[in-house]
Amino acid sequence: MTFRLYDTATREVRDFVPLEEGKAGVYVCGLTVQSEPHVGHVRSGVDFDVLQRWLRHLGYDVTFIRNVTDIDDKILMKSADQGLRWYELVARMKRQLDQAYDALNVAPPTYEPAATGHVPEMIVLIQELIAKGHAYAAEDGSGDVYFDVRSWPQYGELTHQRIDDMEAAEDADPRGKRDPRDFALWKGWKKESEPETAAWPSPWGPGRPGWHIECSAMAGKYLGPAFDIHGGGVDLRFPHHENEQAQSRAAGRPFASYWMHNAWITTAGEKMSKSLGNSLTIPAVLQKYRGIELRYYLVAAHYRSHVEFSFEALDEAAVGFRRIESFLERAGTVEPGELPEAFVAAMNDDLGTPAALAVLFDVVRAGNRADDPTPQAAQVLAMLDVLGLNPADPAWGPASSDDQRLTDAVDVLVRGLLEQRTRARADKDFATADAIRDQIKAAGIAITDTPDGPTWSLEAGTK
RNA sequence: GGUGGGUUGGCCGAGAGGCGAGGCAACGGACUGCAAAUCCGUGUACACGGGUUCAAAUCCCGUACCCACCUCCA
Repeated sequence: MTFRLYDTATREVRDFVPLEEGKAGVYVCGLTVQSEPHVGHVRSGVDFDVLQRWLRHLGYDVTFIRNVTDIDDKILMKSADQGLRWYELVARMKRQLDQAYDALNVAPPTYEPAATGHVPEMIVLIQELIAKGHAYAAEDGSGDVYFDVRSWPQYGELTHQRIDDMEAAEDADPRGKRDPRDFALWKGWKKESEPETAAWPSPWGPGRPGWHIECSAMAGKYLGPAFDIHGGGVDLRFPHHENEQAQSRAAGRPFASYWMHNAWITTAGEKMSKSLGNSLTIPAVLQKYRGIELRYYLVAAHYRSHVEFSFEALDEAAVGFRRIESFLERAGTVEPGELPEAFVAAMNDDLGTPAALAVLFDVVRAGNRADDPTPQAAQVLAMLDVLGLNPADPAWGPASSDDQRLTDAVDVLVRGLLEQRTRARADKDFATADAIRDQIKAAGIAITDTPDGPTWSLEAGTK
């Protein structure tokens, strides 16, 4: 059984055949650190984290590179608006992004290169392109360097578009461009409006990188001229990925063998970056939901499916995940075991997480039915590990000492009440027993009577 | 104008020609003092109109609506 995945470039599910046996090189476009991360942003992080985990499970030696764009127009604009130095905004938002990834158990990439750290590599690549006749320095003295799309007949191959069918951006300043669709490899420093710290020396004068060149340069540096998988959000297909591929191939680098794109999360039918967004930033959502619940919600949809975000759906997901957790609690301490075949088949089929979860729930049911749930629990843990959803994973963070003391304190109080309730039940004073249970429930704690006596746990959904 | 994607039961969400994925909710039953949890059972879903086929949610043609991208975007 081989791993198959959907390749956006060929528009079909294909067997994954790595360039080098046993190894997988993956490059994913990370974020531009210019605002607080929201649910949509982390979907990409979670989806490609599942890819990374699955490749590792399959035994590949994975090199996973996820970049950070830390200089661009938007960063300069927003930092100016907020009265911050641009790199100050970048540092703040990067910290938030890291916290969001940690909260969702997104494993760190092998390396996380930043654009500003790779200007020399970009300059080399641009020089190669100029030498080969695929790029030119603008003749208007702006210091810009453009990629010449007309010089590259395959331009448009990734997204199956012809140059003549493309609309030239209305807002694109035609300045020194030969064709309006030519895109910037290097942007000359605009003395009047841009800080000096946002300019780097180059053969074409001080300036900063164009958006696309960083990914080509960094992918080349860490993964080589040819590598296996390139990923990112669907919106990046064009122009970003098209341009990355064009400039890399025009420079003689074969670039990615497979292209993977995750779909959107929308709210009220709109992409998140367009809508309100405030209530959907990761810190805001984590006020009400645990990271593991949000991750479960994201993993429950296929990565290529559009998700319409709602708190109602997130509530449901949290309740569903609770079913898995309560099964594990009942099963006690168990070591992860083998993955069921059906689960492996689902994951091998283009990371079919929904089908994989269906298998997981089937095993949970079997375990609930069994006298000894240990074998099922072992399988469930193995599946959860692959999906990054094992509640016992230390990555979810050990309870802080304050949390632990609080839990211990609640335990003492609830146990006291449960003893009273047990006594009342023994006396057949059910009115008192039920009143105690209601009181505990009102505090958001669920009571479960078991043959070994009552136990308590937090109710699902809200923290 | 060009290029993609979508519309599935009360809700979420898979599937891609033939046994009704799975979850949530609901209802009935078992268990329980009653609940909860758990288990068993209950559904004649695939936007609309045509067509192909022994058989269509799935393929073809057409229609409607929605979304994304076309140089800021996960």
